[in-house]
Amino acid sequence: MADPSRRSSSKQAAILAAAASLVAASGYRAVTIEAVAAAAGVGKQTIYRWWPSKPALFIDVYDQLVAVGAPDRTQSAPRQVRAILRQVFGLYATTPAAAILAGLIADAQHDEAARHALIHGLIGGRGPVLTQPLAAARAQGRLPADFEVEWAAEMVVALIWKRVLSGGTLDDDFAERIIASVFAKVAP
Amino acid sequence: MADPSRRSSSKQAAILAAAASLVAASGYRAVTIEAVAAAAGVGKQTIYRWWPSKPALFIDVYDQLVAVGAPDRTQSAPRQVRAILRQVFGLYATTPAAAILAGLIADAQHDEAARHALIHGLIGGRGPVLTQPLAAARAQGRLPADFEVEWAAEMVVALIWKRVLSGGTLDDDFAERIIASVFAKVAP
Amino acid sequence: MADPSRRSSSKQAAILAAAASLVAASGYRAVTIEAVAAAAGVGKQTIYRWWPSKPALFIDVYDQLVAVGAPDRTQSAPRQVRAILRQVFGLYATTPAAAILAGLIADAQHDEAARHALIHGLIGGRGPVLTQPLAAARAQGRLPADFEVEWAAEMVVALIWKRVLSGGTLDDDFAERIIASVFAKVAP
Amino acid sequence: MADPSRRSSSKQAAILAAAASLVAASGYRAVTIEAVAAAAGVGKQTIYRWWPSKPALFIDVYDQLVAVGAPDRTQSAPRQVRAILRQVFGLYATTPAAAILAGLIADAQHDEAARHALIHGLIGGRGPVLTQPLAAARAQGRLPADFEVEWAAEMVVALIWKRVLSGGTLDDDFAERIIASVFAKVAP
DNA sequence: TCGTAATCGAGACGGTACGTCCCGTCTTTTC
DNA sequence: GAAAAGACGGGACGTACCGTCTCGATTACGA
Repeated sequence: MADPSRRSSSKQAAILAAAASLVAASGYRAVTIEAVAAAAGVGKQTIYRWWPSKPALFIDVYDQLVAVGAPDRTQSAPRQVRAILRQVFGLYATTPAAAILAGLIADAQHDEAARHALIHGLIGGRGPVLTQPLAAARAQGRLPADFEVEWAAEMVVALIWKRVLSGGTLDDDFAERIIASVFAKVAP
Repeated sequence: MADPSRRSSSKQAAILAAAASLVAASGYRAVTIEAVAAAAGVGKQTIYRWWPSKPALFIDVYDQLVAVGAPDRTQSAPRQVRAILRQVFGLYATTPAAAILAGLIADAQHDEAARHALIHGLIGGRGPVLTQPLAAARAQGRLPADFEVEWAAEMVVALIWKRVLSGGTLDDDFAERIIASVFAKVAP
Repeated sequence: MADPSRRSSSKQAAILAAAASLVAASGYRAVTIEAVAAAAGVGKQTIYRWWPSKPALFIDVYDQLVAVGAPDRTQSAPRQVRAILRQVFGLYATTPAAAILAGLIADAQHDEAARHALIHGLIGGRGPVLTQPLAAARAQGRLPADFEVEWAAEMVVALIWKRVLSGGTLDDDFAERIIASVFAKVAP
Repeated sequence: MADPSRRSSSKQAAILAAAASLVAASGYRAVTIEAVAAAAGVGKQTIYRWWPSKPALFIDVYDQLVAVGAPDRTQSAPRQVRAILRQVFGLYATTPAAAILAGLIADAQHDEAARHALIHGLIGGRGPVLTQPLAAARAQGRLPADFEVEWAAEMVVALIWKRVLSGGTLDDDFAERIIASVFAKVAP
């Protein structure tokens, strides 16, 4: 991405909105940069000026759609995870975020930049939302000292990815199963 | 597909071998049908005659590479899962199977046929390798009656997919973590 | 063509009939050897065994369709030409011969064998039908001694080809114009 | 075709030149659009953007090669026709125009667009070069009032096509024969 | 009457060109 | 003089036939 300060924020917003709306209508793969440009009333080059590729653009689209707030730290760790999962599942149900995530994971398989951005942007950036509450709870003794925070986060991400990628449902039952598995040793 | 009895098995083998070797050399996405045909000394149409698309071809390539034998049923469930995981991780380390799996998952995001084949072929077909030992162990009382076999399988698949898709390592430590999480409630 | 004596004449007839009927239905170009074989209930190789190419086959089809009888030699040269033209135009109206001729001329532009067969078969073979009556009439003094028989034949062929190739009509008026031009110097 | 004002005239010229040169080297049929694109240093799509098909492209190539000037109107009609024929025969001898014409006539047999363009472009567009001088001469009384201009033009075209299509020579003798036949009734 | 060979249908095969799609860059035109 | 509009080189796609080749089933014939 180029210096964001040079971006016309109204055009940027129009591009991101057009991209999100096109994905919602046709799916990630079917959306071309050309179509986004046309829908946003913008030249193709304007998009390429700010984002080097389609995945880079859609990482920003995803970021805009999925803004997960930190959970209530006074609650138990499982409850905090439940809150996060419900928030995320809600966004996946009401926005094309899940389709974008699946598309980005797909693109990351052949696009090194997308892979890097995916891992360090989406995962690296969002990881703390999960790991910080868990680490805090462990520090406060509300989780066992040997609770493996990173592994717990990997399990959560893995299970969500798998359902997103294979078109499975993201419902409360799924959230409960995730929590049960992640905290299996904790609350017997 | 046409009548498979007329298929030249030597051509078929050459095509699958060429495809596997090209993926190993250049990655899934960079491999074109045309290149596979050239490498196999075959006309492009010969590939399209028997496989409708690139994912369909590579599902067969994957199937040929990853032939997982059933584990020793006399062992405990965790040990059987460990045996399966080691077998799979070994194949992923020595063949391009992991790259193919990642590419197939990516393709499945926009190719309905690939999605169907992926879910019903790779997963549906291989699922029993995992679920049957677990179900048998549960039936014999070696696992609790409420042990959720399908969920256990989903966890295993999810964790493997995630590492494959994000380029993580597939080592013994990972296998042990998977087993620990899947059997967390069983062996305290 | 291979030794015709080895041909099964019933199959040969079926092939020629199928070819003619397919041209009538779809035009020369759209007919493939494969379709002719299927329509004749014959293997593709059976056709290739006897005819080296599509043009070679259709020269035989044309030959079978267009069998022009010699005109009545007791009549005047223009009347004999008129008789020939009407006969030919009648066949072109009732059979796909015109489409075949046009297709053969087209094929002859890139297929040396077709060109040779066209010139020496269709033209060389049929030329005498026109030139012999004219030469005879000239020899008998019914045409001027300087009447150029070959040129007259070339004019007739040229005008017919042009109408056939450009989809023009082949009617009595056209025949009369041809005769008037060919015999312009003769009957003022 | 898209808005022609956006067409790059240098690319267009390169494409037409490459096409003409390839026909001269290999003949009409052997030239592929892909080869023209490569020889012109152009993407295949750039050709397909402006011309819908190979015949459409080569009609423009022909148009560029064969630019026949109007003859000297003060001369007699036969002299004007002679001037036109020599001009055309000269171009056929020095450029691949004859090969292109033959190829276009062949293509017109199965390509409706080519047929239309051939008849209304090449013939319709060039017809006046022949018919206007003849019509003018007739109007001025230098040709009989019943001289059939259209038929004369058809004869000329027919004879040229026939020689072009059958690989005959286009020399002065041929031109004189054409003139003699066309004006047979006029100059006894 | 049967076994063997020739024949032939059916269609798979290597190959070539097609015309389309979309990428990311470059050029022109418009405001 | 920025940016829309879109032309451009490039490359893969999946299709249609070509003319050759391979395979079995079906005959025809000599034992």
